[in-house]
Amino acid sequence: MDRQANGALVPDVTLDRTSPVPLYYQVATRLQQQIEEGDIPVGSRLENEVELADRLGVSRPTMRRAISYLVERGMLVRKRGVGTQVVHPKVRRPVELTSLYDDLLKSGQAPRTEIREFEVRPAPDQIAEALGIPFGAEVTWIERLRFAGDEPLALMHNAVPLDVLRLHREDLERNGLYDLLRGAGHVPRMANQVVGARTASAGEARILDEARGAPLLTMTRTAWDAAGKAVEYGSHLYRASRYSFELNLTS
Amino acid sequence: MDRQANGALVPDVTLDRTSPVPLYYQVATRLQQQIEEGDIPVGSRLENEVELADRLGVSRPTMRRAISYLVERGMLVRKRGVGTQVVHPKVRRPVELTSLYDDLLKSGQAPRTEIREFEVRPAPDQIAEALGIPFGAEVTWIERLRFAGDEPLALMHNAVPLDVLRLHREDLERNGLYDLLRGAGHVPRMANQVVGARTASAGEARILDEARGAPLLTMTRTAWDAAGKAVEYGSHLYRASRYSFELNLTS
DNA sequence: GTCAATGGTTTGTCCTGACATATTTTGTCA
DNA sequence: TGACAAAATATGTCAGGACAAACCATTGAC
Repeated sequence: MDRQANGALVPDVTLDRTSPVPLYYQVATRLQQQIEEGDIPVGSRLENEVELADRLGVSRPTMRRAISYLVERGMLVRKRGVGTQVVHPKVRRPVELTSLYDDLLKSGQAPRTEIREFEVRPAPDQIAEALGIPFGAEVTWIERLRFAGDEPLALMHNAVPLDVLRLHREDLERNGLYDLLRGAGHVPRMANQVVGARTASAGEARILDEARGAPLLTMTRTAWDAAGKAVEYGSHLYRASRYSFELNLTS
Repeated sequence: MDRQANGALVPDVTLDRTSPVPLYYQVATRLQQQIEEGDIPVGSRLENEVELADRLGVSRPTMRRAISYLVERGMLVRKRGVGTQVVHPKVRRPVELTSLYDDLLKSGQAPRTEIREFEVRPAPDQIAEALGIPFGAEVTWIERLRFAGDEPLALMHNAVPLDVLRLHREDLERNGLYDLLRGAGHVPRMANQVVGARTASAGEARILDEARGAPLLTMTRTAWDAAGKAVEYGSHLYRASRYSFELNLTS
């Protein structure tokens, strides 16, 4: 906008054509940086595609692909006949598939996990159905208690089919379940979650250090990998006083 | 796969080049139909892009765009050097931005809404901040009680900035809030939600026909339109015994 | 018999060029 | 001055070609 038309002020051409990183992605990353650093102010219109492509020395399809990438991520809005605008940076990330372990790591709290149960056994019918495996097929069944600092936060039950991953107790003590799944090549890509609430039973209350009847958040989830294979079933209980789900949605 | 190599069995070439509907979209829709009707079985590999493009009489970029569209929707998976596969139809839809009203309509229950409060007033500071409007700016403030059949289901509080939509009580009695927003051209596109749980106070319990101390699901949300303008703030209470959130996530 | 090289298949990236369409601005005429 | 028409500007769509990179299976050597 307020730049010279001759393009003299463009020293930051950091595109590397020998790099294995796709050009369109390099362009998109560069644009994203400029937006996040306020170089391109929120609400302002970008230069048009053709000029941008010219200035960066890429073709228009490549430029369009970079812009499309940011449009999909909710960072830019395009209007035909008008131009491309930077939207409010408040909502950026779409819903991500993460685990509680990841969430805690991100927020800087040290997660600790106590494994209370660990066995291979036939899956209960309800879980077998959720996983889409034959009734009676064997799964690794886990009960874990997760702490944030010294306080218990969640009581988690998981079932992992044996042909997906042969779990070991010591791995689970060091890593989150999702890390292990990813490491085994079964990257969770889709999941169906149901979030509800109920009150704690006496046993649950004791384990979670809550009063009996305290409100708990419940979450049951089935996760699939890219090929559509079910990789995990989970049924978790969270202390409502210490935890809530945050979701960023895009339509 | 089991089709003749000469391509004799392709009577359904229904592409219309004079139509204003983009070619790639026509191709994608056609593919989607064939997948949903089982014409192209789940798990099977598609023909390669070049052949498909040839057979349909479109260029490879157009074919790729059609396939990409379905990949983004989670219907297909591409692997370089391997091919394109139809994924399990169980998880298809990404997270959608809906309201409780829509949810109830879909599940076939008749929703009814009782408006308990309706006024224009300055936004409380916390809500003004969530909406990104100046402190003290006026909003339409609503308290509604939603029923499924005869039973109360949720107690909902909403705030809508005046410059987004001038609400009328009678509109709200007939339509969901999101329909009204969409009708006014402020299509909600992004939202940030926090889902938690707590126990009902005496007053809330009375309104929702629950016992005091019953578990409630809480949800607070801010929604923005495509331009990044905040269009709605909501703080809702659901009876945990009657309602839960279902989410489909994709990474 | 096992492991490494090789070649074919398929998707991924990038280019040039052209035309279509929506929107806003400008210009002209009544 | 007002309304309508034309032009300028921007994104949207589509074609055709070229090369790169990943994957798989087969072949070959040890």
